[in-house]
Amino acid sequence: MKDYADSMSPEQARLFHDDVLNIVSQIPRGQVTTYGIIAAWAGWPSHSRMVGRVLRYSPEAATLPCHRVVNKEGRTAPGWSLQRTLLEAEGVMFKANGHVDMQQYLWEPEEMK
DNA sequence: TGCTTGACAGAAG
DNA sequence: CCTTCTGCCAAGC
Repeated sequence: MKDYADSMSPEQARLFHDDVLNIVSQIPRGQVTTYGIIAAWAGWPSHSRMVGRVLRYSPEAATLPCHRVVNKEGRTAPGWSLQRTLLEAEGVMFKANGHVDMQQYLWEPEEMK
């Protein structure tokens, strides 16, 4: 009996990777979504951190609008100030505290259910 | 083989 | 509002 009930097999890791990229590619211009939402739709709700890992290390992610992915509080990725610039260029307004106004710009992939 | 490190989330101080 | 801690899980060293 394996003690890691929720870990991914190499096969599942590959599918998760593909799903993450697929979802990110569908985020509409001028909107944002979160790591947790992407992970949940990919089938692994507890792997939000893995989503960030894919976006940071996968060469494929560089061709996608990965700047439209922020954390649930609307904060941008640490050490990547350009992300805010890219979002503002699409019309996304930031609140005074430096966070994205999630109530206004959050997008969830309901259409692909 | 075992401890540390995150493009996270959520709660606590 | 900001920092820190815990839970999470794969990757690095």
